[in-house]
Amino acid sequence: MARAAALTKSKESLSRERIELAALELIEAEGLAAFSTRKLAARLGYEAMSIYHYFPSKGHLMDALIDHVIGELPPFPDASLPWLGRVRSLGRDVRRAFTRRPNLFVFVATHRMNTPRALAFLNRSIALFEEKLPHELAVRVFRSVSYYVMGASLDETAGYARGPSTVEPVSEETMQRDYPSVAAAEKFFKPAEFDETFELGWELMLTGIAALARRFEEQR
Amino acid sequence: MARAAALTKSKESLSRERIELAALELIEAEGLAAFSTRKLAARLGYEAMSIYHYFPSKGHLMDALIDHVIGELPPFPDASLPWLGRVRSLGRDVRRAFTRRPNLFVFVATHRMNTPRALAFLNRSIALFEEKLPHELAVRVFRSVSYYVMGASLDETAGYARGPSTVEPVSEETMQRDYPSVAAAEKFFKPAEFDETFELGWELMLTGIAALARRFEEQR
DNA sequence: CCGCAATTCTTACACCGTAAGGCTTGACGG
DNA sequence: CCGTCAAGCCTTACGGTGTAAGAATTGCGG
Repeated sequence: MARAAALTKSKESLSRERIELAALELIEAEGLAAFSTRKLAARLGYEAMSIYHYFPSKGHLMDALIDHVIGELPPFPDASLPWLGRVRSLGRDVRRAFTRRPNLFVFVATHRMNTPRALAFLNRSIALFEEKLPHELAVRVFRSVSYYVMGASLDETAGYARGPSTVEPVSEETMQRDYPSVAAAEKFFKPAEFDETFELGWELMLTGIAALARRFEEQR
Repeated sequence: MARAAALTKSKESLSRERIELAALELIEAEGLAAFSTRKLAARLGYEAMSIYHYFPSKGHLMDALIDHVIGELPPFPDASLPWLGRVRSLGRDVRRAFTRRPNLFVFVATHRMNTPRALAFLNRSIALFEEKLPHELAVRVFRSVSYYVMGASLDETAGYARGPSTVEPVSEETMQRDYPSVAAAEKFFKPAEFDETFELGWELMLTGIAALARRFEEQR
Protein backbone atom coordinates (compact mmCIF):
# COMPACT_ATOMS: atom_id res chain seq x y z
CA MET A 1 0.00 0.00 0.00
CA ALA A 2 1.40 3.36 -0.96
CA ARG A 3 2.10 5.54 2.03
CA ALA A 4 1.92 9.29 1.68
CA ALA A 5 5.11 10.44 0.03
CA ALA A 6 7.43 12.57 2.09
CA LEU A 7 7.99 16.11 0.97
CA THR A 8 11.52 17.26 1.38
CA LYS A 9 12.17 20.95 1.10
CA SER A 10 14.52 20.61 -1.85
CA LYS A 11 12.28 18.93 -4.42
CA GLU A 12 8.99 17.21 -4.76
CA SER A 13 9.11 13.46 -5.00
CA LEU A 14 8.15 11.44 -8.03
CA SER A 15 4.62 10.26 -8.71
CA ARG A 16 2.64 8.76 -11.53
CA GLU A 17 1.01 12.11 -12.12
CA ARG A 18 4.27 14.05 -12.32
CA ILE A 19 5.82 11.46 -14.60
CA GLU A 20 2.87 11.54 -16.96
CA LEU A 21 2.83 15.30 -17.19
CA ALA A 22 6.55 15.47 -17.86
CA ALA A 23 6.20 12.78 -20.49
CA LEU A 24 3.44 14.68 -22.25
CA GLU A 25 5.57 17.81 -22.27
CA LEU A 26 8.68 16.05 -23.46
CA ILE A 27 6.90 14.29 -26.28
CA GLU A 28 5.46 17.50 -27.63
CA ALA A 29 8.73 19.34 -27.15
CA GLU A 30 11.11 16.84 -28.69
CA GLY A 31 9.00 14.45 -30.68
CA LEU A 32 7.86 10.92 -30.10
CA ALA A 33 10.97 9.30 -31.55
CA ALA A 34 13.26 11.24 -29.24
CA PHE A 35 11.25 10.35 -26.17
CA SER A 36 13.00 7.95 -23.83
CA THR A 37 12.76 6.95 -20.20
CA ARG A 38 16.25 8.29 -19.62
CA LYS A 39 15.45 11.75 -20.95
CA LEU A 40 12.17 11.73 -19.12
CA ALA A 41 13.83 10.95 -15.81
CA ALA A 42 16.53 13.54 -16.47
CA ARG A 43 13.90 16.21 -17.05
CA LEU A 44 12.41 15.31 -13.69
CA GLY A 45 15.80 15.31 -11.98
CA TYR A 46 15.93 11.56 -11.34
CA GLU A 47 17.52 8.47 -12.78
CA ALA A 48 15.89 6.43 -15.48
CA MET A 49 15.10 3.40 -13.37
CA SER A 50 13.12 5.40 -10.86
CA ILE A 51 10.36 5.64 -13.42
CA TYR A 52 9.96 1.90 -13.12
CA HIS A 53 8.88 2.20 -9.55
CA TYR A 54 5.68 3.81 -10.81
CA PHE A 55 5.22 2.13 -14.17
CA PRO A 56 6.27 -1.47 -14.75
CA SER A 57 7.36 -0.70 -18.30
CA LYS A 58 7.48 2.07 -20.85
CA GLY A 59 4.48 0.44 -22.49
CA HIS A 60 2.46 0.89 -19.34
CA LEU A 61 3.47 4.52 -19.19
CA MET A 62 2.41 5.03 -22.78
CA ASP A 63 -0.93 3.44 -22.01
CA ALA A 64 -1.32 5.86 -19.15
CA LEU A 65 -0.62 8.71 -21.54
CA ILE A 66 -3.34 7.50 -23.87
CA ASP A 67 -5.66 7.37 -20.92
CA HIS A 68 -4.63 10.86 -19.96
CA VAL A 69 -5.54 12.18 -23.39
CA ILE A 70 -8.90 10.42 -23.27
CA GLY A 71 -9.45 12.18 -19.98
CA GLU A 72 -8.91 15.51 -21.70
CA LEU A 73 -11.90 15.01 -23.94
CA PRO A 74 -14.59 17.58 -23.22
CA PRO A 75 -17.80 16.46 -21.51
CA PHE A 76 -20.06 14.32 -23.63
CA PRO A 77 -22.47 16.46 -25.71
CA ASP A 78 -25.46 17.54 -23.70
CA ALA A 79 -28.40 15.17 -23.97
CA SER A 80 -30.80 18.07 -24.50
CA LEU A 81 -29.29 18.82 -27.91
CA PRO A 82 -30.82 17.27 -31.00
CA TRP A 83 -29.31 13.92 -31.84
CA LEU A 84 -27.45 14.90 -34.97
CA GLY A 85 -26.02 17.91 -33.22
CA ARG A 86 -24.60 15.65 -30.55
CA VAL A 87 -22.99 13.43 -33.14
CA ARG A 88 -21.55 16.51 -34.82
CA SER A 89 -20.10 17.82 -31.57
CA LEU A 90 -18.69 14.48 -30.61
CA GLY A 91 -16.64 14.24 -33.78
CA ARG A 92 -15.39 17.80 -33.46
CA ASP A 93 -14.53 17.38 -29.80
CA VAL A 94 -12.55 14.24 -30.35
CA ARG A 95 -10.58 15.70 -33.21
CA ARG A 96 -9.83 18.87 -31.29
CA ALA A 97 -8.67 17.07 -28.16
CA PHE A 98 -6.50 14.63 -30.10
CA THR A 99 -4.82 17.09 -32.41
CA ARG A 100 -3.90 19.28 -29.48
CA ARG A 101 -1.10 16.83 -28.71
CA PRO A 102 0.07 16.09 -32.22
CA ASN A 103 3.21 14.15 -31.40
CA LEU A 104 1.50 11.89 -28.96
CA PHE A 105 -1.44 11.38 -31.24
CA VAL A 106 0.49 9.36 -33.78
CA PHE A 107 1.10 6.93 -30.98
CA VAL A 108 -2.50 7.02 -29.83
CA ALA A 109 -3.76 6.35 -33.34
CA THR A 110 -1.61 3.28 -33.78
CA HIS A 111 -2.40 1.58 -30.49
CA ARG A 112 -5.39 -0.08 -28.96
CA MET A 113 -7.27 2.03 -26.52
CA ASN A 114 -8.78 -0.32 -24.03
CA THR A 115 -8.19 1.39 -20.74
CA PRO A 116 -11.30 1.81 -18.58
CA ARG A 117 -11.65 5.45 -19.46
CA ALA A 118 -11.34 4.74 -23.17
CA LEU A 119 -13.89 1.95 -22.91
CA ALA A 120 -16.28 4.22 -21.07
CA PHE A 121 -16.00 6.78 -23.83
CA LEU A 122 -16.42 4.09 -26.48
CA ASN A 123 -19.47 2.84 -24.66
CA ARG A 124 -21.17 6.22 -24.54
CA SER A 125 -20.37 6.86 -28.17
CA ILE A 126 -21.86 3.62 -29.37
CA ALA A 127 -24.89 4.17 -27.16
CA LEU A 128 -25.39 7.54 -28.81
CA PHE A 129 -25.71 5.94 -32.22
CA GLU A 130 -28.00 3.28 -30.82
CA GLU A 131 -30.47 5.98 -29.88
CA LYS A 132 -31.49 6.41 -33.47
CA LEU A 133 -30.22 3.38 -35.30
CA PRO A 134 -30.72 -0.37 -34.93
CA HIS A 135 -27.90 -2.06 -33.08
CA GLU A 136 -25.81 -3.43 -35.91
CA LEU A 137 -26.10 -0.31 -38.00
CA ALA A 138 -25.31 1.85 -34.99
CA VAL A 139 -22.10 -0.03 -34.41
CA ARG A 140 -21.02 0.13 -38.02
CA VAL A 141 -21.87 3.79 -38.42
CA PHE A 142 -20.01 4.61 -35.23
CA ARG A 143 -17.02 2.79 -36.57
CA SER A 144 -17.16 4.55 -39.92
CA VAL A 145 -17.40 7.83 -38.16
CA SER A 146 -14.39 7.07 -36.06
CA TYR A 147 -12.49 6.10 -39.20
CA TYR A 148 -13.06 9.59 -40.51
CA VAL A 149 -12.26 11.40 -37.29
CA MET A 150 -9.14 9.38 -36.57
CA GLY A 151 -7.99 9.55 -40.17
CA ALA A 152 -8.39 13.31 -40.19
CA SER A 153 -6.62 13.76 -36.87
CA LEU A 154 -3.78 11.55 -37.97
CA ASP A 155 -3.32 13.28 -41.26
CA GLU A 156 -3.25 16.64 -39.55
CA THR A 157 -0.65 15.49 -37.05
CA ALA A 158 1.52 13.24 -39.19
CA GLY A 159 0.57 13.73 -42.80
CA TYR A 160 1.58 15.58 -45.86
CA ALA A 161 1.57 19.03 -44.30
CA ARG A 162 4.07 18.11 -41.59
CA GLY A 163 7.84 18.22 -41.59
CA PRO A 164 10.08 16.61 -44.18
CA SER A 165 10.43 12.89 -44.59
CA THR A 166 13.81 11.24 -45.02
CA VAL A 167 14.09 11.63 -48.76
CA GLU A 168 14.55 15.18 -49.91
CA PRO A 169 11.32 16.56 -51.31
CA VAL A 170 10.92 17.11 -55.04
CA SER A 171 11.74 20.54 -56.33
CA GLU A 172 9.15 23.21 -56.91
CA GLU A 173 9.63 23.05 -60.68
CA THR A 174 9.20 19.28 -60.83
CA MET A 175 6.11 19.70 -58.73
CA GLN A 176 4.63 22.24 -61.10
CA ARG A 177 5.52 20.26 -64.18
CA ASP A 178 4.81 16.67 -63.18
CA TYR A 179 2.17 17.03 -60.49
CA PRO A 180 0.19 20.14 -61.34
CA SER A 181 -2.91 19.10 -59.43
CA VAL A 182 -0.89 18.46 -56.30
CA ALA A 183 0.95 21.75 -56.72
CA ALA A 184 -2.33 23.61 -57.02
CA ALA A 185 -3.80 21.68 -54.12
CA GLU A 186 -0.98 22.28 -51.67
CA LYS A 187 -2.45 25.59 -50.68
CA PHE A 188 -5.43 23.75 -49.22
CA PHE A 189 -3.22 21.22 -47.50
CA LYS A 190 -1.81 23.75 -45.07
CA PRO A 191 -2.69 23.70 -41.37
CA ALA A 192 -4.71 26.89 -41.72
CA GLU A 193 -7.12 24.93 -43.90
CA PHE A 194 -7.50 21.93 -41.61
CA ASP A 195 -10.66 23.13 -39.91
CA GLU A 196 -12.52 23.89 -43.09
CA THR A 197 -11.59 20.62 -44.77
CA PHE A 198 -12.49 18.61 -41.73
CA GLU A 199 -15.86 20.30 -41.47
CA LEU A 200 -16.65 19.70 -45.11
CA GLY A 201 -16.02 15.99 -44.94
CA TRP A 202 -17.68 15.75 -41.57
CA GLU A 203 -20.87 17.30 -42.96
CA LEU A 204 -20.67 14.89 -45.87
CA MET A 205 -20.81 12.00 -43.43
CA LEU A 206 -23.40 13.62 -41.20
CA THR A 207 -25.70 14.11 -44.16
CA GLY A 208 -25.54 10.44 -44.92
CA ILE A 209 -26.05 9.54 -41.28
CA ALA A 210 -29.03 11.84 -40.97
CA ALA A 211 -30.64 10.26 -44.00
CA LEU A 212 -30.09 6.83 -42.50
CA ALA A 213 -31.54 7.83 -39.15
CA ARG A 214 -34.55 9.40 -40.81
CA ARG A 215 -35.32 6.12 -42.50
CA PHE A 216 -35.65 4.40 -39.15
CA GLU A 217 -37.54 7.29 -37.63
CA GLU A 218 -40.26 6.97 -40.26
CA GLN A 219 -40.75 3.25 -40.11
CA ARG A 220 -41.59 3.36 -36.44
CA MET B 1 27.59 4.64 -60.97
CA ALA B 2 26.25 1.18 -60.25
CA ARG B 3 27.90 -1.45 -62.34
CA ALA B 4 26.02 -4.62 -63.22
CA ALA B 5 26.17 -6.87 -60.23
CA ALA B 6 28.11 -10.05 -60.61
CA LEU B 7 26.34 -13.33 -60.16
CA THR B 8 28.38 -15.83 -58.24
CA LYS B 9 27.20 -19.39 -58.23
CA SER B 10 26.88 -19.57 -54.45
CA LYS B 11 24.46 -16.71 -53.78
CA GLU B 12 22.98 -13.74 -55.47
CA SER B 13 24.42 -10.40 -54.52
CA LEU B 14 22.56 -7.71 -52.70
CA SER B 15 20.43 -5.11 -54.44
CA ARG B 16 17.90 -2.49 -53.54
CA GLU B 17 15.19 -4.75 -54.87
CA ARG B 18 16.21 -7.77 -52.84
CA ILE B 19 16.62 -5.72 -49.70
CA GLU B 20 13.18 -4.18 -50.07
CA LEU B 21 11.50 -7.52 -50.63
CA ALA B 22 13.21 -9.08 -47.64
CA ALA B 23 12.26 -6.07 -45.52
CA LEU B 24 8.61 -6.36 -46.53
CA GLU B 25 8.64 -10.05 -45.64
CA LEU B 26 10.38 -9.51 -42.34
CA ILE B 27 8.07 -6.72 -41.26
CA GLU B 28 4.98 -8.79 -41.88
CA ALA B 29 6.52 -11.87 -40.31
CA GLU B 30 7.90 -10.32 -37.13
CA GLY B 31 6.21 -6.97 -36.77
CA LEU B 32 7.34 -3.44 -37.30
CA ALA B 33 8.86 -2.99 -33.85
CA ALA B 34 11.05 -6.07 -34.23
CA PHE B 35 12.32 -4.98 -37.62
CA SER B 36 15.96 -3.93 -37.61
CA THR B 37 18.75 -3.55 -40.13
CA ARG B 38 20.69 -6.30 -38.40
CA LYS B 39 17.88 -8.83 -38.64
CA LEU B 40 17.19 -7.78 -42.17
CA ALA B 41 20.79 -8.31 -43.21
CA ALA B 42 20.91 -11.62 -41.36
CA ARG B 43 17.88 -12.84 -43.25
CA LEU B 44 19.66 -12.00 -46.48
CA GLY B 45 22.89 -13.65 -45.36
CA TYR B 46 24.90 -10.45 -45.00
CA GLU B 47 26.12 -8.08 -42.33
CA ALA B 48 24.06 -5.11 -41.21
CA MET B 49 26.26 -2.43 -42.68
CA SER B 50 26.02 -3.85 -46.17
CA ILE B 51 22.50 -2.52 -46.33
CA TYR B 52 23.94 0.96 -46.13
CA HIS B 53 25.64 0.60 -49.45
CA TYR B 54 22.21 0.60 -51.06
CA PHE B 55 20.27 2.85 -48.69
CA PRO B 56 21.95 5.75 -46.92
CA SER B 57 19.84 5.19 -43.81
CA LYS B 58 17.05 3.08 -42.45
CA GLY B 59 14.76 6.04 -43.07
CA HIS B 60 15.55 5.94 -46.77
CA LEU B 61 14.81 2.24 -46.83
CA MET B 62 11.48 2.82 -45.12
CA ASP B 63 10.64 5.47 -47.68
CA ALA B 64 11.43 2.98 -50.40
CA LEU B 65 9.05 0.52 -48.74
CA ILE B 66 6.29 3.11 -48.78
CA ASP B 67 7.01 3.67 -52.45
CA HIS B 68 6.91 -0.06 -53.02
CA VAL B 69 3.46 -0.30 -51.49
CA ILE B 70 2.23 2.61 -53.58
CA GLY B 71 3.49 0.68 -56.58
CA GLU B 72 1.30 -2.24 -55.59
CA LEU B 73 -1.86 -0.21 -56.01
CA PRO B 74 -4.00 -1.59 -58.83
CA PRO B 75 -4.30 0.41 -62.05
CA PHE B 76 -6.25 3.61 -61.75
CA PRO B 77 -9.97 3.03 -62.33
CA ASP B 78 -10.83 2.91 -66.02
CA ALA B 79 -11.82 6.26 -67.43
CA SER B 80 -14.78 4.72 -69.23
CA LEU B 81 -16.54 4.02 -65.95
CA PRO B 82 -19.00 6.56 -64.57
CA TRP B 83 -17.30 9.12 -62.36
CA LEU B 84 -18.76 8.05 -59.05
CA GLY B 85 -17.90 4.45 -59.80
CA ARG B 86 -14.30 5.44 -60.30
CA VAL B 87 -14.23 7.25 -56.98
CA ARG B 88 -15.77 4.20 -55.35
CA SER B 89 -13.19 1.87 -56.83
CA LEU B 90 -10.33 4.14 -55.95
CA GLY B 91 -11.19 4.07 -52.27
CA ARG B 92 -11.66 0.33 -52.25
CA ASP B 93 -8.44 -0.29 -54.14
CA VAL B 94 -6.38 1.84 -51.83
CA ARG B 95 -7.75 0.23 -48.71
CA ARG B 96 -7.26 -3.26 -50.11
CA ALA B 97 -3.68 -2.64 -51.17
CA PHE B 98 -2.73 -1.00 -47.88
CA THR B 99 -4.32 -3.48 -45.53
CA ARG B 100 -2.62 -6.30 -47.36
CA ARG B 101 0.56 -5.38 -45.52
CA PRO B 102 -0.87 -4.57 -42.12
CA ASN B 103 2.36 -4.26 -40.18
CA LEU B 104 3.93 -1.94 -42.67
CA PHE B 105 0.79 0.11 -43.01
CA VAL B 106 0.98 1.57 -39.53
CA PHE B 107 4.28 3.03 -40.64
CA VAL B 108 2.88 4.22 -43.94
CA ALA B 109 -0.03 5.93 -42.25
CA THR B 110 2.18 7.89 -39.91
CA HIS B 111 4.67 9.18 -42.46
CA ARG B 112 4.61 11.61 -45.31
CA MET B 113 4.33 10.04 -48.68
CA ASN B 114 6.12 12.34 -51.06
CA THR B 115 8.06 9.99 -53.26
CA PRO B 116 7.53 10.49 -57.00
CA ARG B 117 5.24 7.50 -57.26
CA ALA B 118 3.15 8.67 -54.34
CA LEU B 119 2.92 12.15 -55.79
CA ALA B 120 1.86 10.76 -59.14
CA PHE B 121 -0.91 8.82 -57.46
CA LEU B 122 -1.93 11.85 -55.44
CA ASN B 123 -1.99 13.89 -58.61
CA ARG B 124 -4.28 11.51 -60.47
CA SER B 125 -6.57 11.25 -57.49
CA ILE B 126 -7.00 14.96 -57.11
CA ALA B 127 -7.50 15.29 -60.85
CA LEU B 128 -10.28 12.76 -60.63
CA PHE B 129 -12.19 14.91 -58.20
CA GLU B 130 -11.53 17.98 -60.30
CA GLU B 131 -13.44 16.39 -63.15
CA LYS B 132 -16.73 17.04 -61.42
CA LEU B 133 -16.00 19.57 -58.72
CA PRO B 134 -14.52 23.06 -58.68
CA HIS B 135 -10.88 23.13 -57.71
CA GLU B 136 -11.04 24.01 -54.04
CA LEU B 137 -13.92 21.70 -53.33
CA ALA B 138 -12.24 18.90 -55.26
CA VAL B 139 -9.16 19.19 -53.11
CA ARG B 140 -11.08 19.25 -49.87
CA VAL B 141 -13.33 16.37 -50.82
CA PHE B 142 -10.33 14.33 -51.90
CA ARG B 143 -8.74 15.00 -48.58
CA SER B 144 -11.85 14.07 -46.63
CA VAL B 145 -12.11 10.91 -48.61
CA SER B 146 -8.54 10.01 -47.84
CA TYR B 147 -9.18 10.66 -44.16
CA TYR B 148 -11.83 8.00 -44.25
CA VAL B 149 -9.86 5.47 -46.27
CA MET B 150 -6.70 5.90 -44.26
CA GLY B 151 -8.56 5.92 -40.97
CA ALA B 152 -10.33 2.71 -41.89
CA SER B 153 -7.15 1.03 -43.07
CA LEU B 154 -5.32 2.04 -39.94
CA ASP B 155 -8.01 0.88 -37.62
CA GLU B 156 -8.14 -2.46 -39.37
CA THR B 157 -4.40 -2.89 -39.12
CA ALA B 158 -3.66 -1.37 -35.73
CA GLY B 159 -6.93 -0.80 -33.93
CA TYR B 160 -9.19 -2.33 -31.42
CA ALA B 161 -9.50 -5.71 -33.12
CA ARG B 162 -5.76 -6.37 -33.11
CA GLY B 163 -3.51 -7.95 -30.53
CA PRO B 164 -3.32 -6.99 -26.88
CA SER B 165 -1.92 -3.72 -25.65
CA THR B 166 0.45 -3.52 -22.70
CA VAL B 167 -2.13 -3.29 -19.96
CA GLU B 168 -4.07 -6.46 -19.45
CA PRO B 169 -7.54 -6.18 -20.97
CA VAL B 170 -10.58 -5.85 -18.76
CA SER B 171 -12.36 -9.04 -17.90
CA GLU B 172 -15.39 -10.29 -19.76
CA GLU B 173 -17.65 -9.68 -16.76
CA THR B 174 -16.50 -6.10 -16.28
CA MET B 175 -17.05 -5.60 -19.97
CA GLN B 176 -20.61 -6.89 -19.80
CA ARG B 177 -21.42 -4.91 -16.68
CA ASP B 178 -19.71 -1.58 -17.25
CA TYR B 179 -19.54 -1.32 -21.01
CA PRO B 180 -22.57 -3.18 -22.34
CA SER B 181 -22.69 -1.34 -25.64
CA VAL B 182 -19.05 -2.12 -26.31
CA ALA B 183 -19.57 -5.73 -25.32
CA ALA B 184 -22.48 -6.04 -27.71
CA ALA B 185 -20.56 -4.23 -30.42
CA GLU B 186 -17.44 -6.32 -30.29
CA LYS B 187 -18.95 -8.88 -32.57
CA PHE B 188 -19.01 -6.30 -35.34
CA PHE B 189 -15.46 -5.19 -34.61
CA LYS B 190 -13.97 -8.46 -35.75
CA PRO B 191 -11.91 -8.71 -38.94
CA ALA B 192 -14.65 -10.70 -40.65
CA GLU B 193 -16.82 -7.59 -40.46
CA PHE B 194 -14.24 -5.16 -41.80
CA ASP B 195 -15.44 -5.24 -45.38
CA GLU B 196 -19.05 -4.62 -44.58
CA THR B 197 -18.35 -1.77 -42.19
CA PHE B 198 -15.98 -0.12 -44.60
CA GLU B 199 -18.50 -0.34 -47.41
CA LEU B 200 -21.25 1.15 -45.30
CA GLY B 201 -19.27 4.20 -44.34
CA TRP B 202 -17.83 4.50 -47.80
CA GLU B 203 -21.32 4.64 -49.32
CA LEU B 204 -22.25 7.22 -46.72
CA MET B 205 -19.48 9.44 -48.00
CA LEU B 206 -20.14 8.64 -51.64
CA THR B 207 -23.76 9.65 -51.26
CA GLY B 208 -22.71 13.02 -49.98
CA ILE B 209 -20.13 13.39 -52.72
CA ALA B 210 -22.64 12.46 -55.40
CA ALA B 211 -25.05 15.08 -54.12
CA LEU B 212 -22.29 17.67 -54.18
CA ALA B 213 -21.25 16.75 -57.72
CA ARG B 214 -24.84 16.85 -58.91
CA ARG B 215 -25.15 20.40 -57.70
CA PHE B 216 -22.33 21.50 -59.98
CA GLU B 217 -23.57 19.38 -62.86
CA GLU B 218 -26.89 21.20 -62.84
CA GLN B 219 -25.60 24.73 -62.66
CA ARG B 220 -23.60 24.34 -65.82
C1' DC C 1 47.89 -10.41 -64.13
C1' DC C 2 47.25 -5.73 -62.38
C1' DG C 3 44.75 -2.01 -60.80
C1' DC C 4 40.71 -0.15 -59.33
C1' DA C 5 36.17 0.53 -58.10
C1' DA C 6 32.15 -1.71 -56.31
C1' DT C 7 30.80 -4.30 -52.64
C1' DT C 8 30.99 -6.24 -48.18
C1' DC C 9 32.59 -6.62 -43.51
C1' DT C 10 34.77 -5.12 -38.88
C1' DT C 11 34.92 -2.34 -35.25
C1' DA C 12 33.25 1.14 -32.42
C1' DC C 13 30.09 4.53 -30.33
C1' DA C 14 26.16 6.49 -28.30
C1' DC C 15 21.73 5.42 -27.16
C1' DC C 16 17.80 2.49 -25.96
C1' DG C 17 14.60 -0.49 -22.48
C1' DT C 18 14.99 -2.91 -18.43
C1' DA C 19 16.55 -6.98 -15.06
C1' DA C 20 18.75 -7.42 -10.64
C1' DG C 21 19.99 -5.85 -6.65
C1' DG C 22 21.96 -2.26 -3.42
C1' DC C 23 21.64 2.15 -0.96
C1' DT C 24 19.05 5.96 1.43
C1' DT C 25 15.51 7.84 3.88
C1' DG C 26 11.76 8.57 6.82
C1' DA C 27 8.03 6.61 9.76
C1' DC C 28 7.01 3.95 13.61
C1' DG C 29 6.99 0.79 17.68
C1' DG C 30 9.70 -0.09 21.72
C1' DC D 1 16.79 7.45 21.18
C1' DC D 2 17.24 3.45 18.60
C1' DG D 3 16.31 -0.63 15.60
C1' DT D 4 13.43 -2.23 11.99
C1' DC D 5 11.38 -2.06 7.73
C1' DA D 6 9.46 -0.77 3.55
C1' DA D 7 9.20 2.74 0.05
C1' DG D 8 11.70 5.29 -3.01
C1' DC D 9 15.58 5.88 -5.66
C1' DC D 10 20.01 4.69 -7.77
C1' DT D 11 23.97 1.68 -9.78
C1' DT D 12 25.44 -1.54 -12.69
C1' DA D 13 24.99 -4.48 -16.45
C1' DC D 14 23.12 -6.75 -20.66
C1' DG D 15 21.53 -7.25 -25.09
C1' DG D 16 19.58 -4.65 -28.44
C1' DT D 17 19.43 -0.46 -31.78
C1' DG D 18 21.15 2.85 -35.93
C1' DT D 19 25.17 4.13 -38.11
C1' DA D 20 30.08 6.58 -38.71
C1' DA D 21 34.66 5.29 -40.21
C1' DG D 22 37.49 2.69 -42.49
C1' DA D 23 39.52 -1.92 -43.70
C1' DA D 24 39.09 -6.03 -46.41
C1' DT D 25 37.36 -8.50 -50.29
C1' DT D 26 35.76 -9.26 -54.77
C1' DG D 27 35.41 -9.30 -59.67
C1' DC D 28 35.78 -6.86 -63.92
C1' DG D 29 38.21 -4.06 -67.65
C1' DG D 30 42.63 -3.18 -69.48
